[in-house]
Amino acid sequence: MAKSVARLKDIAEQTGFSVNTVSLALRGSTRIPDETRTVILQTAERLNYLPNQVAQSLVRRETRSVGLILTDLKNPVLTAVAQAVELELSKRGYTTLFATSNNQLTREAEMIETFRARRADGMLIFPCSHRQLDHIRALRRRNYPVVLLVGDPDAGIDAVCMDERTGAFKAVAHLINNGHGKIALIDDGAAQLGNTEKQEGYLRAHAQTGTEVDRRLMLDPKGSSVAAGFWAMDDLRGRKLGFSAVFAANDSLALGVLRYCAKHGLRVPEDLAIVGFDNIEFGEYAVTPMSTINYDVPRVTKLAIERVLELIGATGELPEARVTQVEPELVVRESSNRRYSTGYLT
Amino acid sequence: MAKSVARLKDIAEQTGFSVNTVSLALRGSTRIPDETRTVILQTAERLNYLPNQVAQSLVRRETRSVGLILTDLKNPVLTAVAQAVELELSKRGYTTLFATSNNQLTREAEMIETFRARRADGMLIFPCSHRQLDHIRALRRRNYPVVLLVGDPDAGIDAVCMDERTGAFKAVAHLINNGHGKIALIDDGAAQLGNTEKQEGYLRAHAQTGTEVDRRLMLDPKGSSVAAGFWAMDDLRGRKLGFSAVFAANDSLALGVLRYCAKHGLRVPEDLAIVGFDNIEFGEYAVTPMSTINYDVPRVTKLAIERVLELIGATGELPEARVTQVEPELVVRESSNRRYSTGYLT
DNA sequence: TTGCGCCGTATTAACGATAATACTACGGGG
DNA sequence: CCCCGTAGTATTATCGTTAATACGGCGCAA
Repeated sequence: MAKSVARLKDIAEQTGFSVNTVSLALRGSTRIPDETRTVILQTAERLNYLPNQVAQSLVRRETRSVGLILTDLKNPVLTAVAQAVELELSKRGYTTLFATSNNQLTREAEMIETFRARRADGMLIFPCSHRQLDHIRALRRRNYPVVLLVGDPDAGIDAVCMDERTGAFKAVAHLINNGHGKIALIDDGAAQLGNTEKQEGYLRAHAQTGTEVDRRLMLDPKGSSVAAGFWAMDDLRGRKLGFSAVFAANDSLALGVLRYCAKHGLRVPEDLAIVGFDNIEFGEYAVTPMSTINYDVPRVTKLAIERVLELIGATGELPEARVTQVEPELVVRESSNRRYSTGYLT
Repeated sequence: MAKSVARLKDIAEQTGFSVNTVSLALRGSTRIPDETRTVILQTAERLNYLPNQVAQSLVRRETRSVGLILTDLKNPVLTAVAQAVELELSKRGYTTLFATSNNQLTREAEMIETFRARRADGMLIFPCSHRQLDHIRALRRRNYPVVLLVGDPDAGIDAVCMDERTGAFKAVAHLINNGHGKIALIDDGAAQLGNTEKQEGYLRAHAQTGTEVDRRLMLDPKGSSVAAGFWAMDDLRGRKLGFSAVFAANDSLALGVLRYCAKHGLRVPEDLAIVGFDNIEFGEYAVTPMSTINYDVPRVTKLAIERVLELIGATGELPEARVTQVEPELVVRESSNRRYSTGYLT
C-alpha cells in the first residue's frame, strides 16, 4: 500500500471540520453548504486525496471486483476474452482480479479460494475440466455468483459460452459435404479432463451423414500450441491410415498442421483440408487462410458479464442457474474451400 | 461480496471463546493450547471460514496485490508477460489486478487511479507512450512503487525491459550484413506516442554501416495487427521505391508482410527478406519461419517482479530509480537466411 | 499465608471509511 | 417570549480483522 496517503481525517484536521462532514462533502451531500464544500474539495485536491476503497469495501460489504480465471493465455481467443472482460467490467466500475489455472485443477481451486478471500463480488471462470466442477458447484450453493465460460447444461451452474458441440459439428459436416470421408480430429482435453464437446460434434457429424469413424484418426496433441499441432500431424501421418482432412480443436493446432504441410510438401487444401476453431487473426492471415469456427468473443463476454452482474445484484437466494450457448458460425477460407479430389494421405 | 460468510465472530459465538482467541488460534499462536485450537479449527472448518482479506488489508495496511497495466493483449508477447507476471506474483502470495489501456493515455491514467484507490501495493506498467510519463513520475514522487516494462533511462522511473534499440539494431544490421541496402521499417508508435527506440536502432544500424537511409521506406502501420502489416506492405509497394527487406516492429506485423508476399507471389526470403520482433510461436511456425528478435519474457518478468517487490518492501523513501535493459538475441530463421541476390522489389 | 509470575483468555483500540443519530444555533410562528 | 423545526455539523457505532494491553486464577517459593 502506498506509504502515506491522505485520509479523511487529514482533510478534517486541515479544514477544522469533522471527518463525517468531510465525507459528506466529498460525496456531494445536499446538507453541506457550497462554501464548506469548496474548502473541503480544495483541501482534498491539494492533499491528493483518493478514497480508500479497502475501507469502503469493508463498510459497503462489496468490493466492486470480479475474479477472472482462465486456463491459459497461449490461446489468443482467451486473451481476447480477458481483454474484453476487463474493458467491459471497468466501464461498469468493476476491477478485474486475474488468474490463470494452467489447466491444473488444484491451482484452479486455489485461485477460487484466493478470490473468495478477497471478497470478489463474483467470478467468471474458464474451468480446466468441463466435468469436474464440484468445487465450483459448492461455491454456487453458498450463493456465490459464478458464471462459467464453458457450458455443461446439467452442471447446475450458470454459464455463457460458445456451443462447441455445434461448432465442431458444423466444421466436420462441412468437410464431409466437401467429399471428405476420412477426417482426423486433433483435440486435447477430451482424454484427461473430459472436455468432450468438440469430439461429440465430430462424432455426431459422422453419424448424421452415415460416415464411418476411424477412432485411430482421433488424436490428443497434449497441449494446444502450434508445435503440438505440428507433432500431432506428424504422429497421424506415421499411423499410415490415410486421411484427407483435419479438424483441429483450435487455430493454433490448425496452424501447426499447416506448417507441417508446408514443410513436407503437402498442398493445402488440395492434399489436405484443414479446419480450425476460434477464428484468430493469425489463422485468417496465414499463408493459406484458415477455415475455422468463429468464436464470438464480444457476444460471449457481454452476456457473461451481464449475467454475473445480475447474480451479484440478486437479493437473497441466487436465481436458478441458466446456461446460454452461443451458436457459432463456420468461416470457410482457402484451407478447406475445395471438394476432395486427390488421394488420401498415407 | 458473497452473501453471508462466516466471520471470526461467528466462530467465537459457536465455541464460546472471544474473537481474539479465535483469531490467535487460527493464526497459530503458541499462547493457545492445542485443545482450544482444535475446537476452533474444527468450527472454522465447519463454517467454511475464510479470513476476510479486505479487513486484513485495512488493518495491515497492505493489500498484497499488484496492478498490471498493459497496452493491449493482441500482441502475444504482452499476453505472455501477463501470464508470467500473474503466475510469479501468485507464487509469492500476491494477486494481480489487471487492466489494459488500449493505448489511450487517459485510460492509462484512469486505471492508475483505480489501482491507487484500491491500494495496490505496487504497479507494473507497460505505458502507452514511452515519453509522456508525467503522471507516472508523479506517482513515484509520492513514493508509490512502480516499475515500467519499457525503459527510458532518463525517466527517473524504475524499469525492466528489453533493449529495443539494440534489438532493432541487431535485426537491421543482420539484414545489411546479408547485402540488403534498401530496408523498409514498419513500426507504429513512433509518430504519435514517441516510442522511437526501434526506429533509433534502425537508423543507428544504417549509420554504423554507412548505409544511406531512405526515410520514405519508414512507415507507420497504425496498429500492430497482422492486417496492419499486410496493408503497410501494400502501401510500401505502392511507393515504388525498391527495397529488398523489411524490418517489422513486431511479429504480427511481420506475419502480415509474409501473407502479403504469399498473396502476391513474392518469395520469402528470395524476393523479400523479413525480420520481426518478439519471437512469438506463430512466427516460428509460420509457413516460412520468421526471423526475429527474441523477447525474453521470463527474464523481464522475473526482474520486474523482483524490483517491484523490492520497492514495496522498502521502508521510508523509495531507493533511486534503476533501469534494467535486457539484451535481446537475434533469431535467424528462413525468412532472412539468405544473402541478397535478386533485384529490388518495385 | 502472601505474593509473584505466568498461562490462557478477554478487553480495548486501532485501520479508514459510511450511516444513523445527536446536538447546536438560529429563525419563525403561536 | 418560548417552543419547535431545520440547517449545519458533530458524535457514535459499524464493517471484520489485528495488536496491544489487561485480567483472573493457579502454582510455587519465601
